[in-house]
Amino acid sequence: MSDGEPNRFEPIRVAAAYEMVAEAIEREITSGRLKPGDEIGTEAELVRQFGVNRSTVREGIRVLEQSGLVRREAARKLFVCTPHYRNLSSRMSRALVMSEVTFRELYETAMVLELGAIEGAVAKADDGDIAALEDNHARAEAAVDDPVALADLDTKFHALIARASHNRVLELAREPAALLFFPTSEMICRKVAQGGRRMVEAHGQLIDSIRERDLDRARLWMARHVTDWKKGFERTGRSIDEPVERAFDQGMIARLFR
Amino acid sequence: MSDGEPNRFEPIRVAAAYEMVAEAIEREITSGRLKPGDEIGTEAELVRQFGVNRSTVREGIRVLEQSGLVRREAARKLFVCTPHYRNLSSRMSRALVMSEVTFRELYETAMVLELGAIEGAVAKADDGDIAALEDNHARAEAAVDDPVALADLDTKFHALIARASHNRVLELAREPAALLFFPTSEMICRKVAQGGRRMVEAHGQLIDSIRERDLDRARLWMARHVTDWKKGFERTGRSIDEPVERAFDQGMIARLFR
DNA sequence: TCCCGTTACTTTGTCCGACAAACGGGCAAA
DNA sequence: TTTGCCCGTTTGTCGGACAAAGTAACGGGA
Repeated sequence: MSDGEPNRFEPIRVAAAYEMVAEAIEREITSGRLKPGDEIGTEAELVRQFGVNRSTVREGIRVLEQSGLVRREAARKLFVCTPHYRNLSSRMSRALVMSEVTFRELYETAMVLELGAIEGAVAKADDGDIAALEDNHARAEAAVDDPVALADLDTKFHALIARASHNRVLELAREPAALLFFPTSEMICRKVAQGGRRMVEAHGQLIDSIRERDLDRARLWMARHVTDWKKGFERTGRSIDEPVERAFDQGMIARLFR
Repeated sequence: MSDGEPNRFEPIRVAAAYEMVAEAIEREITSGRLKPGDEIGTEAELVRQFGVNRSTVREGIRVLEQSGLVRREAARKLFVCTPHYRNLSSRMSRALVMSEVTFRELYETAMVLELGAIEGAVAKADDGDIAALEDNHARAEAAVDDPVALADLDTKFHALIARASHNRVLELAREPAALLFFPTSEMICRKVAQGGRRMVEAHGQLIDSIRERDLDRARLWMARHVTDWKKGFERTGRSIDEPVERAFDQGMIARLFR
């Protein structure tokens, strides 16, 4: 069954009409001729311009809507919008789960990205960022014995750190992993005594480090914080080399979807 | 117009039928009841099961197809598949461009991620990974005066480094930024004499470091390599704080789409 | 003149029925 | 074994239709 001969020809790919509709509109957007906020016509308008059936236009629109380039506000006109990460991130997370990545992969990546984020935060955090972090920290101190609330606050804490780096690329890069990584804190806080206390302590140290622009201290505490996660995880009896399985994700992803 | 009173009710969200179709199938997949490779019925079959019109089913399918959960092979039956990153990554890149992120953001993030990747590669690269890197390096040496080919090889080199880390989460995290970052090497090689030579030299040093499992040397050269990009970029006369604009991306993204 | 409710029009979401093109598979001829 | 043909299935596209929900215009009352 092995084909000894190399393929001489590419498979011919005929584009469906609805794909061409989507691509045509997409080109207008990525080229800048249509800018976020601009209106695209109504479906009837597009039917007229493209000369295809409304069903065809609608399928094309679904594609664009799905990639976040186009939105429909309250059953009204279509307009261009800048796709925001969060939709894309959760899809990325799902792709990771389905690829059966392991907790170790998550852990290693989180270490790299969270260190990067804290570094940026130390360099660039402004008063507003610090205030938001302090607010989060205060709530976490109040919820130190509530694993569910604490895991949620931890997730948000790290998102705030990333936000404080004022680097949207970094913010985006860490999100798919973060979506899977931090929610597991709940499980850890539940099983490990003092887990919550250590977490809150680390958060406090990190905020102080940012306030004092002390990069070394910040890196130290972030590394410690992420390592704590790993130790805690191992103490729950699960192997760090097992895949993040669907069952786990099912609840998580569902919760993440609002 | 400020609403002093807190919202008593959530806005009621009526889900369209095609959305419910998509969500129903999606739930089956994320819950694991439908696994990659499994077949979903034909459109007619779904029409029967959901009791909606075929147009509605088709719109729902477009949504799933777009998120990469479902594929249609050569005008035949629908089946579940694990969404692979590359489609998602390019959409992420587009989101970044449209958010008008700056080259500085790209640079800082690339520094973090590429250092993470080389660290993983030093720890985990196997003979196959090293062979692939050497092959890439050999070609780069041959193309040292061809900016287009060199930029392409540089992009691939870093993807191979990430691959060698055997960490799919990290591989995914770096891709959206990498898609925008490395192609600019072309511009740099074109403008900066010796730019290509330094790049190829760095690649060689990195491969050696991996082979000898010398983490410090690897980090040193990667940092130098990425810093070189920044210096080269500044020497082209553009500001690193200007946004990655559409015009630039237009050609790039187009080239990335196959 | 300004406010507000009613009315008429527009647009979307869904449905129905239809047809050409492409595919898969079976079968016969070369 | 290869080639050509037939036939049922499935997708892509089409035209037309209608209810619901939005928008805009209109007209009456203060």
